This record gives sequence, C-alpha cells and structure tokens, in this order.
Amino acid sequence: MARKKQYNEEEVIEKATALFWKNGYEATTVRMLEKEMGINQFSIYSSFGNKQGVFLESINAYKKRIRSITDKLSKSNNGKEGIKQYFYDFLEFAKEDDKNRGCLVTNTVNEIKEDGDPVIMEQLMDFANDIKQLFVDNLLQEKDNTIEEAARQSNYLMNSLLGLSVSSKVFDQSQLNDTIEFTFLNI
Amino acid sequence: MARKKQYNEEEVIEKATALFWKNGYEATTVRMLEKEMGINQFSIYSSFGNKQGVFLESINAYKKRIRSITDKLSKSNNGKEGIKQYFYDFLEFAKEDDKNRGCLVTNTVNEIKEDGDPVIMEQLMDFANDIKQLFVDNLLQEKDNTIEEAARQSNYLMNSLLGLSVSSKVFDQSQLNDTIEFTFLNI
DNA sequence: ACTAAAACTAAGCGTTTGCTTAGAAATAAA
DNA sequence: TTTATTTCTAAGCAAACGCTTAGTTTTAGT
Repeated sequence: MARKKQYNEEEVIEKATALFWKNGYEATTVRMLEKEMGINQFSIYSSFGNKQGVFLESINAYKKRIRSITDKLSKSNNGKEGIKQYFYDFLEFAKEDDKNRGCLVTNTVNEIKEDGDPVIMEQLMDFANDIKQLFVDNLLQEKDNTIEEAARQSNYLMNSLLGLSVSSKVFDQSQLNDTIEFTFLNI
Repeated sequence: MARKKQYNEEEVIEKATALFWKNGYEATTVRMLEKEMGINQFSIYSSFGNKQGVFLESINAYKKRIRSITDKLSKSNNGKEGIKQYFYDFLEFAKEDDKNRGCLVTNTVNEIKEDGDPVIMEQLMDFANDIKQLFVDNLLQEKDNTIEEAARQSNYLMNSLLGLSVSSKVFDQSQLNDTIEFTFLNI
C-alpha cells in the first residue's frame, strides 16, 4: 500500500537528544538536526511536527535514559548516602568524552527563562519536582528526620545539584568531588 | 566642527545590560537593543563596533554595579559570616521587581558553552575566579584554616552560589534562605 | 502490471538575523 | 555665512532561520 520509513524514530531522536544536550534548544538549528539525525527536513516535520516536537521527544528520551540512575536512587534505602551516590552517578551520566554537558533539563531551564514556551516549561518543572521528591523520600529514611526538615534539606540538595550541573562544565573532577563531599558533611 | 552625540554611552549601556541580563546574549537582538537603548543601529555600531562589543561593555557595566557587594565582601573580616552575607546581598542584587534574573555572568557561561566566543569566555572566567579568590581570602580569616582547606571550601561555596543563581529564578525566597543557611552549616 | 498511498529529495517560501550604506540634519570653526 | 565634520534616519544587504511544497521514488494490495 505505501512506502516504508527508512529510519527508526527512536534512533533519530537519540541523535537529536545529543545535539540539544550539547548545544541547547535555540542554538540547535533544523539544518543541524537534519544532518545529525540523518533524515531530511520533510521527514523531521512529518514525524515530529516541528522543532519543538523534536525537542519534547528528546526530553522524553533523556528522561528514559536518566531513569537508570533515578531508579537506583528510588530503590536505595540508606538515606543521604544514596543521594550522595546519585550526585556521583549524575556526573558520570552527564559526561561525554572528557567534557561534561550538565543536565539537559537544567540547561534548558537556564536558557528559555520564564517567558519561554509554557509546554516546555511545565515538562521541566515536573522533572525537577520528581527528583526533589526522591530526595525527600530518601531523607526520611534517616532516623529522627521530620518531613519539614527533609523538605528544607531537599531544597539545599537540589541547589547543590543545580550548581553541580553548572560547575561540571567548568571545573575539574577533583574540585567536583570536594564539592560533593562538603555538601553531605552536615545533613 | 561637528554634530554632538545625542546620547550618553554609559546610559545606553546600562539599558543594554538590563536587556542582556533578562534575555541572555543570543536571544537579545540588535532590534531589541535599538529600541531599549533608544538609539539607531548606526549609533550602536558606531559606538560599540558590533553586538559583541555592546555585550562586553554590558559585562563591564555589570561588574561595576556588582562591585558594591564584592567590595563589601573584600572589606569584610569576619570569615565565613561575611561570605554568607554576600550570598544574601547577591540575591538582593539580582532581584528585579519580584523576579530574579540570576547572575549575568553565570547566565552567559550557561548559554555560550565551551565553543563560544573565546574573548567573552575569558572575561567570564576571570570574573568567577576573582570571586572565588575573595572566598579564599575570607575563609583564611577563620582560625586554624589552611590554604588547602580554604581552597576546597571555596569550590564548595562557588558551587552553591552558582546553584543559587539558577535556583533563584525558580524557587521562592524562603526556600533560598533555607538553602543559604544549610550551606554555611557545613563549613 | 497497475494503482493508490506514503516517504523520499530538493528547491524555495517568508521572516528575522547582524550589519552596512546613502543621504539628510546638525554643529562649531573659519 | 560658509564649510568641514560628525551624527542622525531609514532603507537595504546577504545569510540563516523554521517550515512548506512540488515532484519523484518506493511500496503493497488489486
């Protein structure tokens, strides 16, 4: 009846994700996507609607990939030690060759700001809140920790993780290790 | 002999700074600058060469403005307590109406990445290192603190400050206060 | 083999980007 | 007042942007 697609949508989105991760949303042009994904602009628009559609699918692909370490955290039951391990896992996850790309979601929050596309913004907020909730869950595994205290600590830890997403692009591994160790000293 | 300039270069750069601070470098177009600065594109290019020239002058204007709080830190002599005050001062400094714009320099580092313009990148790195050095100086005011320990602590504090630059755009004041208080418990 | 539907290629659409330029308006020395 | 010099306005440049479309190729049911 009709011709077959010569590409796999999941595969080309993986490649788009890498581009967005490296360059950000605005700086990634449709011509770059065309080249990296290995398919024509027509195919891009026919499969994903528009550039934003490609990006939203890339965010989904990113979430799926990072689930390997968030799952590890949600299964962890040794309190703050599990979160600390998540910090180290995240640094490894975001590493590409010897460079660190930070977190795709954090990068995007930084880029598109408050007047950015509301659909994308909501996606990003949900993602951050999910991780923060994982922190709270793990912090409550520590004995004598109240919900209020865990909430405060999770704010502190999220701040540190956001900082790490930025720092990892600029500072070297030993500086990052120091940062993580200090972060978990007194909670 | 010749016609007089109808604008003051410092004044129009102040307005350009506000625009870059709010929107970032790439998202700020020359047409937007034209409108905000209140002068024609010809005047912009004749005074500052190109868009990057306007931005570099804006970075200088930003540095001059933030000097009010960095000066306070460099004059401070009560160790980590002075740095903590700097964190609160920074949040106040970056506030615009009820929104927080973060740090112009941090925003730009996040935006232009490693393959960005080397001239801009160097400016940004110098700025970050200057602040980090101020942290070290103040940390050495604490008794029994070694240079190595102060260096490690300054990495941790810079990470927290970078995180705060991001967090302040998303979280509310009480969450930020909790974060700062927790940050200084550890050192 | 024929045909209809989907997927391909490649050219090109209108808009916006950073930047330039032709020409008018203003200024101060002569 | 004339003249030389600079600043102004406004139109326009090539290139790059996101996106579309005309026309060809491939496929599977008849």
